[in-house]
Amino acid sequence: MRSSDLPEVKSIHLFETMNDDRFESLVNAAYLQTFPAQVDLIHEGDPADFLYVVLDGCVELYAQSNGRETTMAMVPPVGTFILAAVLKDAVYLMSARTSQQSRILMIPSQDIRLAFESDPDFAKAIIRELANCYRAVIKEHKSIKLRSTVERLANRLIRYHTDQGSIGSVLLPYDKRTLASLLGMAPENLSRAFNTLKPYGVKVEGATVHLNDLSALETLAKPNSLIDDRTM
Amino acid sequence: MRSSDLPEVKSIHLFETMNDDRFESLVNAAYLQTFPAQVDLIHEGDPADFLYVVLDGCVELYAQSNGRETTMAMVPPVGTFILAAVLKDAVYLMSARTSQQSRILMIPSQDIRLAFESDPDFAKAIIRELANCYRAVIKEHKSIKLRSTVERLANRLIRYHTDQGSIGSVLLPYDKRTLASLLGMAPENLSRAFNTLKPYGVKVEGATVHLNDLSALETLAKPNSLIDDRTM
DNA sequence: CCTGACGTTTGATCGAAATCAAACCTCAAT
DNA sequence: ATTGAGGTTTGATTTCGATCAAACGTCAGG
Repeated sequence: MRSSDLPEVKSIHLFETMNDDRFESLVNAAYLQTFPAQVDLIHEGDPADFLYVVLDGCVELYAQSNGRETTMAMVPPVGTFILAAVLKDAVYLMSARTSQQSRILMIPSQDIRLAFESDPDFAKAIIRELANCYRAVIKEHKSIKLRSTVERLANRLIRYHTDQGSIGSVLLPYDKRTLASLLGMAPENLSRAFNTLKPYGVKVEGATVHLNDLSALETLAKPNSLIDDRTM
Repeated sequence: MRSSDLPEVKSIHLFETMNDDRFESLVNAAYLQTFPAQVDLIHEGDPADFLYVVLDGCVELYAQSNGRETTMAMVPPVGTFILAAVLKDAVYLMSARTSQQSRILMIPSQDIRLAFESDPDFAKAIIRELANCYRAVIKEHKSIKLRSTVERLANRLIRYHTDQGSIGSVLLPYDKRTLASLLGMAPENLSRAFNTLKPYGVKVEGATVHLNDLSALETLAKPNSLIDDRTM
């Protein structure tokens, strides 16, 4: 990998407290590769051979059962995925595909396990990361069990709005089909949910969504920090 | 706490690799208490002051938003809950109440954090435990996004059947209202889901459910180890 | 500029699950 | 035995979201 990428990877929470030498040997054993969009990286049920780090692009985690499919999460740069399977030396519970052209770092899972066995600081970082991942899924699960489709969309828009600097409009980070699946609804219903939000100042223009009456939208969405706030 | 309880607590995956002295000082600082049924132990949003260990009885984890409420998980003996909040020194994302009379060990979260900072073996055990919790929630999330209510019930019955020794019948571990909430449906619909399963050999007798045609039930349920198998 | 593919939207309909309401058990307390 | 409370079931109805089908937009490639 390019040495210019090193600081970027090192800046991930997971690695930043790691001893420099150890970090370098970990990364030296890793593979860096650029994939086109819509390439399957891993498939659920396969043994966890690598920990993945998204350096550029975006990766979709999804799951299948019974002929149905659903998007579980989107991983933007710089994020890791499938950490739990790697640590447990178990099979993946989710599949992953690139949603755009993506630069991906693949670290052999054996190296990860060796590193956390021998480096207490790395173990602590893993604990922090895992606890965050756990709480993120809990929040997703609460969202789907406690909210209607329209409420889930409204809160998601508010989240993106905050993420993107509260400028009164939002650029949807992925296509609507994927967003629908992530929110647990059919694409047709996402479209209808947007219509339902029209009276609350939500105006869709392609991938741009204008939020012209945030307080009305919040009244409907009833955002809840214990579901929507990803910093806690 | 009674010294007779020590081995029981020590047998939890989380503690079994821990140095004995350290374990004893951890437990000495803890509180052991017996609560009647339906007592609220913690409430979502509160700071995580304790890690909880269920020694006897059973605890329901639940969440609320917007006037709605849902059961997130049931914690039987000997299990812990709210580990992630404790590690992060964050607020609880879920509330907890006893579902029967329960004996609960409460370990101050500061002691837990000190222990994992200074004991690499304990840190490793925490990683294992957290990874398991994470994967358990992922499975729940897959279940609710990929399956209908009837399928969720069918698979849950098969799981309990296996847990209880595959004797042709199942004793529901909690009341049907709670089971319904755990499975993400209204109590009325749980009752109807049982009726739907009647042609597949499912016969309800109070809290006992007879599974008279397991292969038919499995044909309908289409169990998937990546959702239903809790050992992986 | 045209074409066709693909994502999105709209309309119509269907089906699953929620809700409302009432009846019905079960069982503990009197 | 009787009462009453809480859990469960059944029935009727409504609502939400899924599905099916077709139209529409957008945009890259010819």
